[in-house]
Amino acid sequence: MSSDDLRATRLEKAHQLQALGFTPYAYRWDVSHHAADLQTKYADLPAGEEVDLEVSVAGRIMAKRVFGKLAFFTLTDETGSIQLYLDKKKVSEGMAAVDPEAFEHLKQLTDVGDWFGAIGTIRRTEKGELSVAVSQYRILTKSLLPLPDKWHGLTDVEKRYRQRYVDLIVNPEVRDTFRKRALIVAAIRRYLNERNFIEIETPVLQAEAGGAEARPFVTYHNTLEINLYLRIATELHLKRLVVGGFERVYELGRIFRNEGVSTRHNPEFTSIEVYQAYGDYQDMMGLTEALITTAAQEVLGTLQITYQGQAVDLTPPWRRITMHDAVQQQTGLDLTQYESLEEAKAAAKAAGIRDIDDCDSIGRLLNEAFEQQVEATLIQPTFILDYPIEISPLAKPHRSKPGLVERFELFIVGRETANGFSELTDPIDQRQRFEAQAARKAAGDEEAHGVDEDFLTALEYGMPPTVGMGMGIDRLVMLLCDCASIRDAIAFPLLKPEGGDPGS
RNA sequence: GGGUCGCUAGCUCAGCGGUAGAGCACUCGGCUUUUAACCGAUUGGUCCUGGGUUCGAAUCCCAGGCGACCCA
Repeated sequence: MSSDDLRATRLEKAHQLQALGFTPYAYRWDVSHHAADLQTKYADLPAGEEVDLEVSVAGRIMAKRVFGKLAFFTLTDETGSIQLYLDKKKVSEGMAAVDPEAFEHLKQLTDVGDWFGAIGTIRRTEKGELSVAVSQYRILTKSLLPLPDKWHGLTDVEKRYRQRYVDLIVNPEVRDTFRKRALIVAAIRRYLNERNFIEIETPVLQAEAGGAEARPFVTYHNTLEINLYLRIATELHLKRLVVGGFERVYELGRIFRNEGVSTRHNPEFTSIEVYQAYGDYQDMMGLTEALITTAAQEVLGTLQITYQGQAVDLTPPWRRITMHDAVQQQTGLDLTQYESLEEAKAAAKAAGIRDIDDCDSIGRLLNEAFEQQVEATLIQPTFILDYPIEISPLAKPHRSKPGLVERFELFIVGRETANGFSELTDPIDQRQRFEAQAARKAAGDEEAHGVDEDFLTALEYGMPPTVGMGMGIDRLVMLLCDCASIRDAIAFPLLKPEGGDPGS
């Protein structure tokens, strides 16, 4: 039967319900118990026994097994499933006053996918399935569209993302991921709030994007007649708040970067940035460790996790190693010993580092070597410390290592998971770094941004010594929920519209 | 941006130059202990789109769309 016919059949059933005096779109239902509660409460009820307690349940019909005068439905609510035991005699007696043909209508007018409410008593069937022996029922919402195959479910990835609601209906583990995501976010907020961090929301619409190297989305404000950018980071505004006197601030929210889509990138994603006055990057590594282990412990109940088949041990303290040492250990290349860029490049080439012709400093060369040779090997949680100043325009110079900054990045399963540094508080130095960026922007680098004069003004009023950290929430959720793709950690990932671009 | 693969019934898939198929779902009939219920019967298609080759295209070729994975 075609899709249209299937829908028409169900629509006709909805009309029949109306003709019988029942709305196919009910207003309410009193629920006394959820499926999981009942499964737990009556786990020890022996097969064939009944409990003299009336319960009321509601959920979506996920399976129908109908016999002549007996039917079994599988009812699923947010917590789990329970079987409905529908005996013609019991249903007919229970509903004699409202619908003498209630059992026939149950067989004829319900479909898999309908929302359904049932009142009855608890009994475990002779085959051992905990059930509600139903005396009264109501179709709460008639479903017009058929659900995917009950055995194979919905496997077409494109359809799963485009119609996430169907994915959620038929793939329970997807619901579990988003439930865990909510708990992870809540655990992080709770941990910070308990330590006197406060969350302050900063603008999404900005006249100048900044705080990261990324292409922004552009939008237009009609009455102001100006272009605005969607934020690519929360950094510069949160630091203004530190200037203003908030010693511990953070924001957990959506960031937008106008870049490609991949298993690790979605153009809108969720980040958290945390700023703590009077601390340095050593302090923030501890907080980063604490945030992730707290989330893991609270949501998963363990620090021993498995990501795509790899065992990962989150037990702190995590390994800490400088970028120079990490590169040297992996490749034998010691970039601290070279005076000239040319010598360093030759050594890097000899060590197998590719595509370095564009590197205009030893610092960028070091970063290239790290990304090519080291990053993917960092499976267990590892803090990489002391980054080149060239790639860290907002970080404070290292107190003892020239050319480096006091910065760390956290890597787990070969992926950057968090990034933090002692914040640059010297307004003169910050201006020079912005101007270097602005020069790159002028030269055509679309990921570089102009000088943020107002931020510099804020710094000139004085920012206390401060450490900051940013972390990608989606990637953390991927790690903790074992998602292969970021799209599995985002309820509604960005997809191209079907059938090409309607705007062209 | 490049490469590889995929797109056929509501869902999961087969068919790979000769009348478009199966299982599940749906519809009808039977059935009071099933849980992928079962038995019988029926129904269901823009084979992603557009061109081309051919007597004949779901199948071969070209272009495009969307997606997945890998690489940059």
